[in-house]
Parts: sequence; structure tokens; C-alpha cells
Amino acid sequence: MSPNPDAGARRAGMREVAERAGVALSSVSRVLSGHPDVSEVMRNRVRDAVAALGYEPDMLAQSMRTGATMTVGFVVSDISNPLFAQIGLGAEVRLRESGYALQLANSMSRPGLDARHVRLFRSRRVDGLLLSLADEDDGESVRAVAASDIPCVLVDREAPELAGMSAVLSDHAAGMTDAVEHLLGLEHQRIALVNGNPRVRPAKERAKVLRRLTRGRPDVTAQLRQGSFTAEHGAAACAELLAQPHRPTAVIVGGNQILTGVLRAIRAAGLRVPTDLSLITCDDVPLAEFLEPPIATVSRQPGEIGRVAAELLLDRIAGAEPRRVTLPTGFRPTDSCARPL
Amino acid sequence: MSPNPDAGARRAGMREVAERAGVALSSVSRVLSGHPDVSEVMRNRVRDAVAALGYEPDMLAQSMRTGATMTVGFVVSDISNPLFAQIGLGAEVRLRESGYALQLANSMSRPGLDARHVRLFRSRRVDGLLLSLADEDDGESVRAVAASDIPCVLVDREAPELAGMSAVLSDHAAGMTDAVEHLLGLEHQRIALVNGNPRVRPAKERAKVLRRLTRGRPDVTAQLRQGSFTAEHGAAACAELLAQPHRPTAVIVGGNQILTGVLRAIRAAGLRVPTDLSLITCDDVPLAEFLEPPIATVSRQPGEIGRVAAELLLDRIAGAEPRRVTLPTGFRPTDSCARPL
DNA sequence: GTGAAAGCGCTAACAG
DNA sequence: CTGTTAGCGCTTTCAC
Repeated sequence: MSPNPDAGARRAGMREVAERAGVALSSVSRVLSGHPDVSEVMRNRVRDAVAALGYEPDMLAQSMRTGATMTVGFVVSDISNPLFAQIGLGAEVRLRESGYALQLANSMSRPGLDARHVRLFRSRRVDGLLLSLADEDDGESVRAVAASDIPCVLVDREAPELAGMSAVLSDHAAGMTDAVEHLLGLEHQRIALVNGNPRVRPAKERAKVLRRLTRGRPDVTAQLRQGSFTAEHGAAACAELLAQPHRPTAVIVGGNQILTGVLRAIRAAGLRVPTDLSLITCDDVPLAEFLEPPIATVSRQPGEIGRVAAELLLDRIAGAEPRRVTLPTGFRPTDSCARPL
Repeated sequence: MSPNPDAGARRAGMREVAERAGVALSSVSRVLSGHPDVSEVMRNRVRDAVAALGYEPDMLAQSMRTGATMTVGFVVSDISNPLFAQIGLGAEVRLRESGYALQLANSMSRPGLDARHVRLFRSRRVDGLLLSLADEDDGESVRAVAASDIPCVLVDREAPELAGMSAVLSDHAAGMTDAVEHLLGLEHQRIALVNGNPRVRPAKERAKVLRRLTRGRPDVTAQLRQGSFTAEHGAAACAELLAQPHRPTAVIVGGNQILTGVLRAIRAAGLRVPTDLSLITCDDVPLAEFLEPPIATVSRQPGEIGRVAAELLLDRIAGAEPRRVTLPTGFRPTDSCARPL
């Protein structure tokens, strides 16, 4: 009865379509792939059979033949971090526009998993890789990437062995420089950076700026606390900083998850922002604007990072040369920064 | 020189391994798949050849033969929403434990895309689907799911046509009931719910509770503002509510992104929480604990939702009957709720 | 215990 | 323009 007997019936293959249309297998393939040299009659016969059988092409078989899986892997330390989630969204949307699907692999910040995921993705024959490695200094990860001979785009990561690869980089130095200079302008003399994992680019860049701007200034003390991009590290490091006899007058927070921990430590120490302590954070967090005071932020556009990463990867897959793109960061000052007492 | 000449060389196939080991193709397959009836000698010869050639199995070809892609699709309205990102993480980690990869498809809250993604995933022959539909009342989406005959798990969604499917459901009623009763206990008489999209379960459940608890109480007025899970809707709806001559004395926010908008509207109206307005929100947001006052929250554990969803899907793929699991929600009161003036 | 052969569903020459 | 043929890389009977 129903013109489209999909319910219950096993999925029809191209062979059945060919039989029903009374044509050769290859003709069906031609029609479906939009080959130009096909007669109207043929086109219609095939189309009818396809509709009647509810035929859907098997991408797996297509991939097997053509070598392209139309799939891209995204290796990321933790997709639940809003920063990465937004990057992932930006990338997925762009990739899908071009017919690619995005496969996710969380490394949970364990470099060993990064390497394994890269190999696994290779086994799955992904056409490209978006890489936000947990540790860009980890030999095994870097080697796994270098050996994979798959088109790759590094997402805010870099490594000497990976120098030839495409990459989207955030210009952390710009926003961070504005932030530090803002503090210096307010005459802060003890500035601390509660940084994330120093084995990835954003943390390195942020630390570099603080060092550069405070070097050769005996009046200014810079303190650096490296660790991981977690609330726990933020809380511990900040508590330690604040417990010093000469505690910093300003703290810069190197990542959104760290901020939660830092705020806990500040609360626990009973200090007020900006009276007792000036505060700046890196990367936007939804409610930061409603804190009292709102927190000054070194910001960037994660969705755009993802979109550009996808763009670069598509280019690479299409055979273009590797390209590096740097995206801007900005600094938004607020009343969370004031002159120290 | 190097025992593993992977660099530059085209990837070796099983055939090359067989030739180098001087055995049959099928023997290589047996060794690699851990078939019991294989001699020690054979095992070693093959292992050596595999190592020497740096052979990696081609999962695509395996899938083609076995019919299993070891891939699961996740259809979600927007992975950049921290709630979904955490669910995704929980699911991905559990799935990977069992060798499955997770493929992502954002529908951008457009039901039409949901349906398309389901069909696309089917074409890609995923072994299962995790579904957080943008609109559980959309006929096309529901039909696409029902017709897909793929093992599915609904993630906090339900529909009559999909009643037989596995599902992870949050017990919104529990937390929401506590929240509303808390407000009633404080003698609030005008309570508003700034809800998300009323075509998905969480919004429906939340609205239902408010209606149930205020029905037959002429002393209490309940207002409902449905819309989408966005800050824009939150801001507009809340502004409208607060502009009324008899504005609500308490507002419940039906989702994390909505909260941002609601807070903006409250700020714009120059009102104070809880003096002028009591506030409760649904689903945790990182910095909510640092607002002044912290915001009372109806909470749940997103990671757990993802983990359980994965578990249910794996069961289904393994042939088990569909199962529905309900996960708890809780209510955490704070000073954001007080007696109305 | 091991090998030979068939074929998963499709595309891409190559003939006609 | 259309049909026939040969695989993509692997698993899996089926003989030996």
C-alpha cells in the first residue's frame, strides 16, 4: 500500500535499486552521484526505484571505495570546558556545511590518551584532525601526530616538530599585555598569575607576557603559579599566594575553570575585590558580568576559533598548503581592578 | 635502519603483512582478532610482520565486513551549552571504554536539522544514537527516529511514538516541587517561571509542577513565559514580567542560558535579589555560587546523565530490551529567596 | 591449524 | 549513453 515500505523491511542496497529499475548497478551509481552523461529516461527510472525502495546510500561502502570518510576527528582535553565546547560547535557547524561529520575524543588532559586517540582516528581513516593537545611538549603525542600523515590543524597549540602544520592561534600576548599594563598603570607592584598547564601554548604565552613586562623593573614582583586548568589548582595556588606575608595586590587568572577556584580562595581568605585585591581573568564565563564587581577579562571568540580551524582543515584536505592564522584577543577592564592601598 | 619504517611509506595492508610473514591473509586476521586456534609459531611470525610494517588495521574495512561501525551519533541542539557539553563528555568517556567513538551533530535548535541528522547518521551506519531532540513534538523528527530502526536512547526527551525506546530522564518534578514549595512556604503569591522551549520535556515538566502546585490556590498567581533556552528570551520575558503593575515576587529560571538574560533584565529594572525579587534557577552554572546572593538552584548531575545514556545505549546495542532510567534532581536553597515585602 | 575463496555495498575504469 | 568488471581491506565459511 504505502509507496515507501521502509518500516520493517531490511534496508535496500543499490543492487536492488538496479534490479527494480532494470538497469545496471553502475547506472544507478551515476545517477545518484550526478554524473552528467545520463539520459533523462535513465535518471527517472532510477529515481523512481530509489523512492519506491526508500534507498539510502551506504556511506561506509562509499568511503571504502573512494577513500574519503567525510569525517574529521577532534582531539580535545575536555569538551565540558565551555571554551572547547564553543570551539567544537563552531567547527562542527562549518564542517557539516561541507558534508563532514565531527568525531570527538576527550583526552581528559592525559597526554597518553592524545596519542592513542590520534592513532585510533587514523585507524578509523578520518580525513582530518583538529588537535587541541593536552600537552604539546609530550614527545609521544607529537610523534603520533607527526607520524599520522593526516591533514591536521592545531588549535592554539604549537611544537617545533609540528611547525609545518596548519594552526589557529589566539593572540594571547595582545590581550594579556593590555591587562598587565592596566595593572601596572594602577601602580600594582605585586602581580600574580594563577596559570594553567604550562605545557600548552595559552599558558606559555600568558606567562611570557607577565615576565616580559615585569623584567627589569625591580619595583614590581611577578609571581607565577603553574598547574592545571582546574578549579582545584586555582583554589590551592591562590590560597598559597594569599597566605604570604606580602601577598600580591593583583591576581590574573589563566582560564575559566581556574577562576572558580580562585574566587573560592579569595572568599575563604575573606578578601574583597578590588579593595584588597585586583582581579583579571582570561576567557569569558557566562556570569562574570554579574559578579560584584564584574571581573575584568582577557577575551576571545571561541566559536570563531572553531570556525577558522574547520576552514583551515577543509583547505588542507582539499590539498592546500598549511596555513597559520592568528585570531585576536581583547582586554575588557572593569572595577575589579583598582589602585592598591 | 629503523625497525618501524612508517615515515613516508604508504600504510601497509593486511595483504602485505601476510606476504611478509609468508602466511595466508586469513591467518593474519585470525591472529589479530585473537582467534584461539592459532599456533605459537604463526602468532609470532604474524606479530613480527605487523611490527616490522607498522601495520594498523583499517576499521573501515572491518566495519564493512562485520556491519558494526563502533560509532555512536549524538544529536544535540547545541553542544556549547555546558549542560549538553557535560552530558556529551560523560557519554563519550563511557562509550570509548567500550571501543565506541562519538559523532556529534548540532541541530542548532532547528527540528528540521534533527531529522536530517538522524538520516545522515543512518547513512553513516552508526551503531546507535543518543538523542536530545530540539523538538520532541515535531512529527518529522519523531518519524525519522522511529523509522531509523537504530538502537536509540532519548536524553531527557519523550514522545508517545517513541514510548518504547530507552531513555534517561531527569526527575525535574522532584527538585522543582521543592523549589516551588520553598517559595510558597515563604508566602510568595506571585510566582513566575521563565521557561525554555515548551516542546521539550524539561520545560514541560517544570511548567507542570508550577501549575499543579498553584492550581486551586486563589491566593497564588502563577505566570508562565515559554520561549527558547536562550539569554535573549530570558531577558525579554523577564523584562515583560517585571514591567507589570503587579510584578511577580519570585522568578524561577528554566535553564542556564536563560539565567543570563533574566539577570540582565533584573539589573536593567534596578531590582535587588532577594529584597525586591526572589530568584531560583534550574541547572548549575559555574559562577552562580559567587553572585550576591548566591542563586538557589534546582540541580542535577549532567555527567551522570551522559554516562547512563551511554550505558543504556550499549545495552541496547548488545540486544537488551529498552529501559528507562530516571535520575534525581535536587533543590539547593540560598539567600536568593526571601519573604516578599 | 591453515589456506583459498567469496563478498560486505559501492565507484571507476573500460568496453561497447 | 549504458553495461561489465574489478576491486577498496577485511572477516568468515569451507575445505584440506
